[in-house]
Amino acid sequence: MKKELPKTYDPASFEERIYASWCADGRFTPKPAAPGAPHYSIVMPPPNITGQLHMGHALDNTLQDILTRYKRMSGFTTLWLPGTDHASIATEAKIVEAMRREGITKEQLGREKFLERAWAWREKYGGRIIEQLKKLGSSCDWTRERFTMDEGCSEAVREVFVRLYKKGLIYRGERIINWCPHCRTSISNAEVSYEEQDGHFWHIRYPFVGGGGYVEVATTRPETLLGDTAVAVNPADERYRDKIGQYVVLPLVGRRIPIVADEHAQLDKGTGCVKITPAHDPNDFEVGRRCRLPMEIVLTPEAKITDNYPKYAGMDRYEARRAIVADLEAGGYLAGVEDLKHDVGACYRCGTTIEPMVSLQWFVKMEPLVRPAIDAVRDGRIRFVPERFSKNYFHWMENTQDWCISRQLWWGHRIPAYYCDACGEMVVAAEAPDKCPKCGGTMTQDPDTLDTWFSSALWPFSTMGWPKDTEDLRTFFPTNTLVTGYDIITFWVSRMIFSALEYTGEIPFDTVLIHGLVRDAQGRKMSKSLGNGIDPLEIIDKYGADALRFALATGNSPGNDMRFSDERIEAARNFANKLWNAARFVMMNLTIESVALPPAERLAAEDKWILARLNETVASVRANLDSYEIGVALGALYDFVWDVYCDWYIELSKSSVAMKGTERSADAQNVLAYVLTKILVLLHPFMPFITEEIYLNLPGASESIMTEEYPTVREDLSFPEEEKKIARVIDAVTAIRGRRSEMNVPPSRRAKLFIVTKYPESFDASTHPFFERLASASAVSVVDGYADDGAVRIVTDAATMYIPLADIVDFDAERKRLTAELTAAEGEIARAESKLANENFVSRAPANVVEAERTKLAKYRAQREGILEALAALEGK
RNA sequence: GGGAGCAUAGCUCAGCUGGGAGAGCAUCUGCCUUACAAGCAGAGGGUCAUAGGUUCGAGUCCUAUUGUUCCCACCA
Repeated sequence: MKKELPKTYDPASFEERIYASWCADGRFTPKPAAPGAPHYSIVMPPPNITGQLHMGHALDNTLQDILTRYKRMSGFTTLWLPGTDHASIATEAKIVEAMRREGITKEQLGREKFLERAWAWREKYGGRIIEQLKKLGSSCDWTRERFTMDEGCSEAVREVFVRLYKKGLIYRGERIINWCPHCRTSISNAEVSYEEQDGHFWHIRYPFVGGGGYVEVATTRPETLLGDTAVAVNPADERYRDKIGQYVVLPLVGRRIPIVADEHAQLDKGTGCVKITPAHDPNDFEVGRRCRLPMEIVLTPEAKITDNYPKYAGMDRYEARRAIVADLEAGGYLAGVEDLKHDVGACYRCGTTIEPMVSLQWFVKMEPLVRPAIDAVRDGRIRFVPERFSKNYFHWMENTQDWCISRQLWWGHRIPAYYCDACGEMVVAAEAPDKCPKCGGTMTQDPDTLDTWFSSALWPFSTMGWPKDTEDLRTFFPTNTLVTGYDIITFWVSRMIFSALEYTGEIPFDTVLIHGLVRDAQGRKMSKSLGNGIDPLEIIDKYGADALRFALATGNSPGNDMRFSDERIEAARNFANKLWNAARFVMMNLTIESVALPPAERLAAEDKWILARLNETVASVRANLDSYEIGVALGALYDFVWDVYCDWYIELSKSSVAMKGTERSADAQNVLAYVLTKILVLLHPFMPFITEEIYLNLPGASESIMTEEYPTVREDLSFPEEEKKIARVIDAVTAIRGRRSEMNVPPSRRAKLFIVTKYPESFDASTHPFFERLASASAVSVVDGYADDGAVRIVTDAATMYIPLADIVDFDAERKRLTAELTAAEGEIARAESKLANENFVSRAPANVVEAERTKLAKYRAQREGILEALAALEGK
């Protein structure tokens, strides 16, 4: 039955095979839930179909897989639902770019043909990222994989649009929107990112009609002057009170425009006069409405000057800016130019500076949706981890404006609004009407599509079949945990929350686990332009998926960014290797056919010790996973595996294991294998492949580690006495090693060991092999006292030990060392004494803290006695 | 302009409800001790950014300051 693992850990040799077997056995598909059985669900933030797996996905999905596997092994009916996002603007931009290289434009191709290309693109690349996620070990239920533009999700989108429209929460209107001249579409406020740019502040004179001076205004965008339809002053501004209602002449254009009074103009800013361009500035738009000003559109969708201004027509906005500034200067209108740093909005997809423009678009009215969504977080039904991100959320929700949802793009969900070609009647309906209900004319669908995030907002329930009442919705919705980065809270998390509350009446998830960014080794954001991105697939090829997952999960706390470096991934790989070799050791010594824990009375002290330590680890791992401290949970496992199991238990067990054929040997083997199995199961959510591979080679394994139950604390395996005993032994061994190392005694030089102790039962004969094997002792005796002058004396809390190494003892060095130890001990005694002398401490600190301090004092006093004796023994040497 | 995070060993970071500072890497020393040199055993190294405060007790809580990163905001 004895199986052996290959000598070296080689993840490439088994990861793919194991993943295929999990899929073949349907292990990621939840079994139908037993009535009343607990369930757990996560929907995957859908990666874009244009995407390639990057470190952000790797982190996001590693965390989700850890939670999913943990819950699945803890007896929950568990669903992790995967899918992809059509990513309207990003995908369309890529296709347009590919076409540009072929010399074709969208318009030349036409909508139908373009969409054919887009679907072909999705066929070609949509599956790529899914395959990459599988390499990570993601235990998603692929039978439920969804796409934001598949039939079901599209139906949900139409349903929501029609419902909101009927409720008056979706409206169509002319507003100032952010226009991206490169993508040629409107974008929402959330899709604009502001960056500081060097610019200028131009001061321009607008002369009064009929002469008699001028008013001076200032602008960072002089080209918008063409669209000015007024100059505003504050109604309370004494300087201009008599000018209100008068007219000025718009330079270069010659148009007469009025001076109007509006609060928007501030008394203490500049001259107090503001040029008003209602068609190209959000504030001016509002002023225009209040003062009933006409709107003059100056720019085309390409951000070129319109034909209304022949002198500048066709010029790009920046070209026009230069020309206009030059003309203003030539005409004597320019009063001055200042340099200025200011924030300029840019399209978050392509980086092009956006242009505010008035436009007829569709909007979601946010105000009624926001309140319940804020309440859900405020009253704790939805919790952010870490909690501080709820502040971001509140702030954004409380200040959000209506959401512009129409896009002048072709790839996406087409807006379900239809206009009569004859009478212009509009119908909003999930199904296309065949004729106009008013005049019977033919209807044409709105050419625009919806913001990608409109469909993403429905993802937690559209993927489960909503608006139909499905089994999945009943079982798995609301979902439990949403795992995502902080960069996407406003785009996505907030919209899912108000959407779910509005359409389903439920929260979409109860916990939002926020993680940070994965940065490069220097702490820079990974980006294409910097070329500093680390490809997770290359890491998997070189180190294995388990090592990548470990590197991403360990030492990472919620909401914080992390750096990814060679050292980090190597440390992870080394840990996998350590586990691999520990398993090799256990297996090559195994003579038992199956693993069963011996009855407690047959267990040796070290067995009980490791079982008790295992219990502590189980408790810590579970508690930390339950509170989403994934990095801490994994840290506890790392320490247990490396420092406790490998460094101590395996070493302690060797003398027992070596007694081949005895009951003691078999018992020790059983404990070794039992604890190893628990380690594998505990580690499985973090490192699924290596744990499965080792597990399957253990005697008595089931067909997959995924069928094992996640360990729970076993109250029957608590052994405080043995824990203390082995802790004393470990303490003693460590002290001996330290002293020998300090004295440069090689391990090959063995020496007798004499132990004087108050705890003889802790140093009984069963522990003597430990000293022989681990502390280079040739023989061990527990004695009442020891008087050999030439021995090295080693003091621990529980014992004073003597090693006769007379020939190599340097008495001066020994005296020095003892004196230093004495000083340290006396310092500790003084510290503890003064603390205990403080009445406030004794009376106000908790009793156990005071008691602990007393114990320490006693310990250090005993230590001082030992040191003084040793020094006395050195007298005259 | 508003808000948030971070500042702990040479480097990268843990340190969860306040009770004598930890890990990995790096450095130094000694080991091929038959699971592992991707390893083993040791060692050095920290005024926990600064200044106040609360407390018997502060890396941990409060206030201010400095540095740094990020988010939000329509400021002509």
